[in-house]
Amino acid sequence: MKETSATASLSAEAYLILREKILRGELPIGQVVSRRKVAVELGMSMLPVSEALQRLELEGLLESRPRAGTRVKIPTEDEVRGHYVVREALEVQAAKLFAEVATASERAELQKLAARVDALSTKAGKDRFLYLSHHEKLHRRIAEGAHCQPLCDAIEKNQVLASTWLCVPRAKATNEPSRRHQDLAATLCNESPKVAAEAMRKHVQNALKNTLGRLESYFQIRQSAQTVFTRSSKS
Amino acid sequence: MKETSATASLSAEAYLILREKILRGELPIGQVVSRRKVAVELGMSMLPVSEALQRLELEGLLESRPRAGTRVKIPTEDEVRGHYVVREALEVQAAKLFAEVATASERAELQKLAARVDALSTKAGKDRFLYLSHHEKLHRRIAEGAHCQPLCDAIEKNQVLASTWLCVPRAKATNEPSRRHQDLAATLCNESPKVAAEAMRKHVQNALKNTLGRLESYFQIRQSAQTVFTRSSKS
DNA sequence: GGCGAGATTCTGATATGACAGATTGATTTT
DNA sequence: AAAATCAATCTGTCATATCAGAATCTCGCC
Repeated sequence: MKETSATASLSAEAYLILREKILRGELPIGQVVSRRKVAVELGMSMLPVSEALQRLELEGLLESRPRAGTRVKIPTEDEVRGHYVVREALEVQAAKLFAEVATASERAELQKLAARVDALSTKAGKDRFLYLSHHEKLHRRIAEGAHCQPLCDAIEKNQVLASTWLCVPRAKATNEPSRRHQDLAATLCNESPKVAAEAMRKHVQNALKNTLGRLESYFQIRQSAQTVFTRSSKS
Repeated sequence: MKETSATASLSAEAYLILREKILRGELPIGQVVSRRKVAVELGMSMLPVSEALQRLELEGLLESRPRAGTRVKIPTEDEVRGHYVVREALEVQAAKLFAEVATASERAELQKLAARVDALSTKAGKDRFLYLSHHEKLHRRIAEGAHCQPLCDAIEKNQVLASTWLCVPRAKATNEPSRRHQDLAATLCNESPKVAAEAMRKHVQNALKNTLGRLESYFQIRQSAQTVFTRSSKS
């Protein structure tokens, strides 16, 4: 195992490592994860691991039943839709504030980043994670441009939840307009707050459709019998 | 000690009890809370208490330094302002959805509840907590009327954070229009989603001013020296 | 009287081990 | 062969004890 940089607490270290694994898709949706095995892998006691898992569960990345097991959360369709309602609320607010108070350099960087995201978007395939991390950074920059830390935090937590879903490949390829993010960025930088807000709203609602298509298969699985999960496929 | 209803886990029980105490103002802002003492009080080990405190800290109700201590969080002015930015985003979204999809009975109950809240608002004084809990219920009903569970959850978490702040009495009494909530409710029930959203936006921005006035004294304290907290006044 | 070094007593963090509930799979029964 | 049963094994939960860091207190020094 690799010695990662010493963190303040073992619990925090375990949290960061596991979170990263989930975000990168190394632990896919539905993957069962055992406290003991993780503890052995990370070379620490079960207790800090337990705290880390509890935290990840509170954030919505994991789900567990008291003495049965823990797994990477399998979302419901309603949960996904609801998630995007919250996301719309937060990101529209961020877009509005960005259009109001972002500095010139922040606007410039946003447009540059948007161009890169769109570029990565076209050649979909191997670089999925690279695209995702740039896309995430784009939205983070918008939040930062709003100059409101709590809003940033809320948006980031929200994004983290969704990133599990975005790791699953989609069945049928849909070719969307490839200037989506550049157009959005331009609107946020040059138009009035109200116009910026509406542009972001459209963007998020579009993202919802994309995600729903991606997760179609999981929704059907859930319906059948997986409400209670088994202990197959250990980590 | 009273035997509260048996919860799934001791950790969850401790969480609920402590959260309730903080919400009711029994543990005021800045109150130091020791894991050991709480463990003795609740008749359980330090571990479930520890998990509960960690959870409360993640939710923003407590703050702690690694091996120094834990206390009920003392907010920064920026944090309060930022909190209300997030709140505005969420509640405006809820108001819009409420105006779109709330049922007739939900609308009726909302207006009734709003009248009660305004009534409790005028005779400010002893019934502070009663008013607060009704006010909280009002906003919860709006969120429920939007028929979106994740949005409800987000708003409730948000409210919980603020309820610590609302427990502190304000220095100078300000007499506001006493039909605030009734007017708001009427707008949500009878006007278009856009109008409803703007009404809610105004309402939240007004609430921000109220809260800022309430917390003035704490902001000054924080400036002086309390960035690092001492161990005075144990629980 | 003010002030600093060290002992003391607090804090939260972690390891270890035992426990109870849930799942699993082999065994027995129908 | 299919279904019920029970032991083995997994799970998360929790108690106890110990550890290391931080705050406080005390006592000697200036």
